[in-house]
Amino acid sequence: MSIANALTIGKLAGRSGVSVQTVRYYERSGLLPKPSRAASGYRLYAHDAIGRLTFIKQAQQLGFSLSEIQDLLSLRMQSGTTCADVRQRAREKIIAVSKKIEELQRIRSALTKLAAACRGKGPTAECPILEAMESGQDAQ
Amino acid sequence: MSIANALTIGKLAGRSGVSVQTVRYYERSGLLPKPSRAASGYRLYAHDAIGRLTFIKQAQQLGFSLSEIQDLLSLRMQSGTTCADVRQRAREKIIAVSKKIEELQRIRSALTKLAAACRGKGPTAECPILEAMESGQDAQ
DNA sequence: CTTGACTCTATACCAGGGTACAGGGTTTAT
DNA sequence: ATAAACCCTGTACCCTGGTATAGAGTCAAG
Repeated sequence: MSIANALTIGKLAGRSGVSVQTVRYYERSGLLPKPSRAASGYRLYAHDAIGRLTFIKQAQQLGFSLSEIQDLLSLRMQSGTTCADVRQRAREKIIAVSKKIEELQRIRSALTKLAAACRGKGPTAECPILEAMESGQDAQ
Repeated sequence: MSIANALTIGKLAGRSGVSVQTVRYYERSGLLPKPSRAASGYRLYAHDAIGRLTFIKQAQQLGFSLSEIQDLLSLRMQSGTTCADVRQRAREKIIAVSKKIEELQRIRSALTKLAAACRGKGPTAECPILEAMESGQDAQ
């Protein structure tokens, strides 16, 4: 109930690097829990909402859709879910995330090859990143 | 040339796992080079277009927009670009990709912690993945 | 030589993820 | 005590990344 250091939506938005409308949009979409309200009707956020917004933004840039992010955020015991359920879902996410990591590593490796090949006669006329990826199938 | 084993748009789409309309959409967007045409006007693709489409799909799932993908694919020497330019752009991409990898590794680590914490008393009522990611923050 | 599966262009539509008013109340600084 | 700077709800709009449909031509098998 410590409303003392609560954030208004504008401050939350400013500190998280998103717009006020986006915060409200996320609330509507169920990504952010409905915050408490001041007598005036103003939304009041606890400090940790910043972390949640930051996580959402990051996950988005990593190719997760908002509904996948919601799925990640809701990994917890709730009525009807057992601990084994949560563990199982977490494991599935781990596998999916690992796959992304591996694909990014292949892209990085291709870029590294490209940068290296550039000394000398320079990259080929065709598409060097695709060539680099085909020639060096890394661990997958 | 190798028009013998050229692919029609339908075969290309089928083997790449995208729809025919999507292939045409990518062409319109500049992601796929304009293919040669048969006398009938049918598009004829070389075999390597499959790799390009596959790359586009993968990169998308890793959070790259179509224009970023185009940027990646066009990393090559062209009229007016020097080898040093290409190297510089490649290095910037490597940094961006590395950042994504690190963020995914943090998420994976959080998921691993979550799965591990599940034995025993089970995950907390709040948001375990955020708690696992934030090593020290206030609680709501 | 026709029928079905394919292709073409062009246009319209759709969902996701926001962004921008409009019309109104609230808080705060002067 | 009033203006600037917030906040509220609601609705409309926008961009990206496609999908769907229409109307017409092409190819391959029987």
